[in-house]
Amino acid sequence: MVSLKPDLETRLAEDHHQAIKLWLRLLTCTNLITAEIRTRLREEFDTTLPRFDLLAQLERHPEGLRMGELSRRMMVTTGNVTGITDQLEAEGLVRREVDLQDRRSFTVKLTPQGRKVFGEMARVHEGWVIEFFSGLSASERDGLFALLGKLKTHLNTKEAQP
Amino acid sequence: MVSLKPDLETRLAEDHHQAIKLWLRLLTCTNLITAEIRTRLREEFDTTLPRFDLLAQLERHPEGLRMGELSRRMMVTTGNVTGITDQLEAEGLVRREVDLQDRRSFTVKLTPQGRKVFGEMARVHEGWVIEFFSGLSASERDGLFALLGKLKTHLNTKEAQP
DNA sequence: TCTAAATATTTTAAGTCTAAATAAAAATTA
DNA sequence: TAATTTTTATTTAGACTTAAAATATTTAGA
Repeated sequence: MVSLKPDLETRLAEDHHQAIKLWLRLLTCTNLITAEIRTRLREEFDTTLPRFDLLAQLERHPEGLRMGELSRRMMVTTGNVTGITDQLEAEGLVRREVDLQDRRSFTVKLTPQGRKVFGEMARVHEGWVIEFFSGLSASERDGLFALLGKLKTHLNTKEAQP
Repeated sequence: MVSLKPDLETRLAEDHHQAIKLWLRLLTCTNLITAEIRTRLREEFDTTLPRFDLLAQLERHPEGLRMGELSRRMMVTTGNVTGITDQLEAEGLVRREVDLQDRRSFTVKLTPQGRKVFGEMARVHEGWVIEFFSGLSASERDGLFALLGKLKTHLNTKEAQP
């Protein structure tokens, strides 16, 4: 006969398998969205996701950000930020300002042109994101937001105490 | 006085902003987990995430997979799969088998050594993933899994009809 | 059959990313 | 103060990634 309540060992194995399935599904959703954003940014604005991300960080911080802070917020290495900033500076969208307090540091800011160019991209980008999540109702989006918030907190507290 | 029910325009703007916040949180969670897995794979097994991913796909398909199928499942280009397969083949973990039906194709399979090496990594990796999601209760994980499933379905159906 | 179109993989060029090494400046400590 | 450590940014080497072009083979159509 088929048992309605699997024994503990089986149940555990299923939980384990379930965690992997959950992780793969999370990864798939993120990959599908980033791939689509990447393609559209290239086709419509001839730019890349890392460039867009850096501009987005600066838009949120008109006072400017240091390289290390950009690196933390973008979750990439500082070496990576150096390269992307070089490009955007060459394109005239951002500029490094010397920090009088600390001569090792720069403060990176949007140029007026950078603010203008990013503004248009951000408007369109927001429409894309709304479109991607439009398959969920508002309350489902709230639920997803809350669950991811709890997950994020757990991940960050774990990191603090390895 | 403060209105309890914002007008339609404000409400819409908030929804928009909320979609962006949801997307950034989804991206952050995925980035935190992949970064941690990447670090641990390097430290404990001296390997990389793409290599692990390719082996994982083959483990699930003992009959072997063609390059194009690996590419679709891993969500990367076929050119990319060529390079990773080259490495793993040089390390003796996978092998290309000629397809007698279609001489353009290869079937990629795990070697016995590849199966052995991956088995140990997969066991440890599963423990990591369980750890990452242990901040959520079983029912919360079920809820997250379901919401992501709905999101994934929406993303895939959209892709089909651009 | 012969040709054109489609398919499967590899190659190429350019860009992105990480980890580790380096250089310079600041902060700490002896 | 001088020496040491830490912080900040850059550089370097190597792996990964994509998009597009090239190659080889199969399939479909005239």
